[in-house]
Amino acid sequence: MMEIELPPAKQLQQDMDLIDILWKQDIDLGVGREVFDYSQRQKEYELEKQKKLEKEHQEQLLKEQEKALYAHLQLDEETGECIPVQPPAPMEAAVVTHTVTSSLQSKSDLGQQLSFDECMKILADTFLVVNITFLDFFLIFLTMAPDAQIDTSQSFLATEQHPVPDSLQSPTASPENLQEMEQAWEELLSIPELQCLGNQIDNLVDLSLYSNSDAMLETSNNYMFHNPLLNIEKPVEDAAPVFSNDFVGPFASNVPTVNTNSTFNVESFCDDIFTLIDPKVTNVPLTDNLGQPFAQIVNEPVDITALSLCKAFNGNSPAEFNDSDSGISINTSPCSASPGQSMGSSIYEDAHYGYSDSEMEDMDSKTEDVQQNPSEKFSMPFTEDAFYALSPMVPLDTCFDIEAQNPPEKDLPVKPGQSKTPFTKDKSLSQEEARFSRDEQRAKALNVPFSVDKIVNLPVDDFNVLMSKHQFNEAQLALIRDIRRRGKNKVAAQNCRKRKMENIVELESDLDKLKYEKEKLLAEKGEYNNSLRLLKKQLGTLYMDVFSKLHDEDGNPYSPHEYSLQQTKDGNVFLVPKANKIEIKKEQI
DNA sequence: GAGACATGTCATGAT
DNA sequence: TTATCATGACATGTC
Repeated sequence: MMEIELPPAKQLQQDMDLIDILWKQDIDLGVGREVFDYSQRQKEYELEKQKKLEKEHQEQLLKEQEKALYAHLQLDEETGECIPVQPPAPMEAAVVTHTVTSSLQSKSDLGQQLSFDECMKILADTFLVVNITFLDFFLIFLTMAPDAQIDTSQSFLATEQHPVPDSLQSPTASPENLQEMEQAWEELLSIPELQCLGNQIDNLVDLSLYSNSDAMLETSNNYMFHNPLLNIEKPVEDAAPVFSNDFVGPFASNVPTVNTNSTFNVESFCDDIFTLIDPKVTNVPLTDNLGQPFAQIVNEPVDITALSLCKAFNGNSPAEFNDSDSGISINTSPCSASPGQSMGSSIYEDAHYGYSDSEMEDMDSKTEDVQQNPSEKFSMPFTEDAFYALSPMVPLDTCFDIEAQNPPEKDLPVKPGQSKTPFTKDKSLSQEEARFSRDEQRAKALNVPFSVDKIVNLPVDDFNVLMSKHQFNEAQLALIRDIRRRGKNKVAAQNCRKRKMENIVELESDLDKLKYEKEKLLAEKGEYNNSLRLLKKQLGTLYMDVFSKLHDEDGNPYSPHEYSLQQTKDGNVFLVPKANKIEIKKEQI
C-alpha cells in the first residue's frame, strides 16, 4: 500500500483555500466541489486499488487453473505440438474418475452449491495427481451422465483386477445413486461458466466435419481454440498450433463418422469412444456388470435428445449433437456428414450445357436447400471463400476474379435512378441476398470467369472487349447474354416500378393539391356570392330610395310598376316608362 | 388456404 | 440490325 502523508493543519488549510479558489474558477464548467475534495479522492483511490487487487487475485487463480489443465499436455519437441500425455492405466483412470465424481458427489451430498471454481479446483487437483488426459475428463462427464447405457462404458475402464466403485460400475443398479449422480451432473451443468461448453464443443465439431478437407485444414489453423473449461480463447498459433488436431486429427482416422438421422446408436458411439481411448479394448466383449450383453441393451435406437450428454454439450438441437473432444462427429444430416460431397453434388457439376433456363430453374429449386444455405447447414461462420474452397465444381486456381469473390452488393455503384436499397425487405430478403443468385450459380456452374455484376453492369464496349478476351462455348455465350439481358431487365423493372410508384405518389400529391384548390375556389365563390347578394340588396334599397323621391308635375309619386330608372353610358339617369325600356336599350346599342 | 405484396422474368414496342 | 430501355403481364415466394 502506498503511504499517503497527511499535510499539517496549517498547510491543509492553505490547500483547502487553494482548492476553493480552483473550484470557484471551474464552477462555471459544472465542476462539483467534491472533485477537489481530498478525502473523497483518497477514498476513491483506495476503492480502485482494492478492485485492482481483487482482479489480480482472480487472474492468478485463473492462471493456476489453466496451468493445472495444461499439465496433462506434453510438448512434442519434434513437431512443437502439444500432445496429450499417454493415457494412464485403466486403474488410474478409474481412480481418477472415481476421485472426481466422488468429490463432486460428496459436495453434492453435503448440500453445497458447487461453484465453478470449486469444480475447477477438484478437477485441477486430480489432474495434477495422475495427469489424466482430456479424454479422461470426457469420461468423467460420461460417468456423471445419468444415462445408464452410456455409463455402462465405465465397465471398460474398470478391469477385473481393479474393481471400480459401485457408483461407477452400475448406476442403474441403485436408483439412489442414479439420482445423486443426476443431481451432481445437473449442478455441474447449472454452473454458468460450464454452459458455454456446449457451444464451444459444437464449434470444434464443426471443425471436425472438415477434418478430411485440405481446404478446411487451412481454415482450422486460424480457428480459435476454445478452452472449454476456462473459457479462454487463444489463437491456435499462439498456444497450441495444432491443438485441435490433438482432439481431431490423431483420432480422426480411428473414429468413423457416425451418421444418424434422428436416432443415435449407442453401441457405435461407445465403440468409437473405446477405439479412441485404446483400440485394444474394442476386443473386449461389451457386457455390463449384470452380465447382460451390452449390445442387447443398446440395440434399440436411442433418441439422442433424451441423453443428458447431449444436454451437457448442446442439447438445443439433436441435429447438432457432436462430440469434438473425442473426435467423434455425429452428423444427423447427410449434408453435414460430408460437406465436400454435398457441396460437390451440385447439379451443375455436370455442366449441363444443353439445358434451358427453365430446366435449370427446375433443378435449382430441387437442389436449392443443398446449395443455397451452406451457412445454415454449418454452424461455423461460412464465407463465400470457404464455399469456393470446398466446392469441387469450381476449380480453385481459375475462374473468378477478385470482384467475383467479393459480395457484389458491397461495391456495386448506386445508379442515379436506383436507390441504394431499392427493395428493402425483411430478413427473408437478407437471407436471399446472402445466398447466391441463380444466375451466379449458373455462371459458376459453367465456369464463367466474370461476376454477374460485371456481366450486367459493364458498358457495352468494355463488355465486348472483355468477351473478346475469352473463348466461350455456345452455352456460356448464351448464358452470359441471358444474364446480361435479365440483369438489365431486372434493373429496368426496378426502375420502372420505382418510377411508377413515384408517379403514383406524385399523382396523389397532385390530386391532393387540386382538391385543396377546389375547396379554396368554392370558398371564394361563396364569398363572392355573398358580396354580390349584399350589393344587390344595397342597390335595390338605393333604387327605391331614389325612386320614391321622384314626383310628377302634380306632385304625385311615380309608380315603380310603370316607370323605372335607367342609366346611360354618359352617366345620366332617366326615368323611363317600362314600355319604352326596350327601345331605349336599342338606341343605346 | 386466400389474398396482398414484392420481386424476377418474359414479351413487346419504342428509341 | 442490334442493344437497350420501358412497361404490361405473369409466375413465384413470403407474410
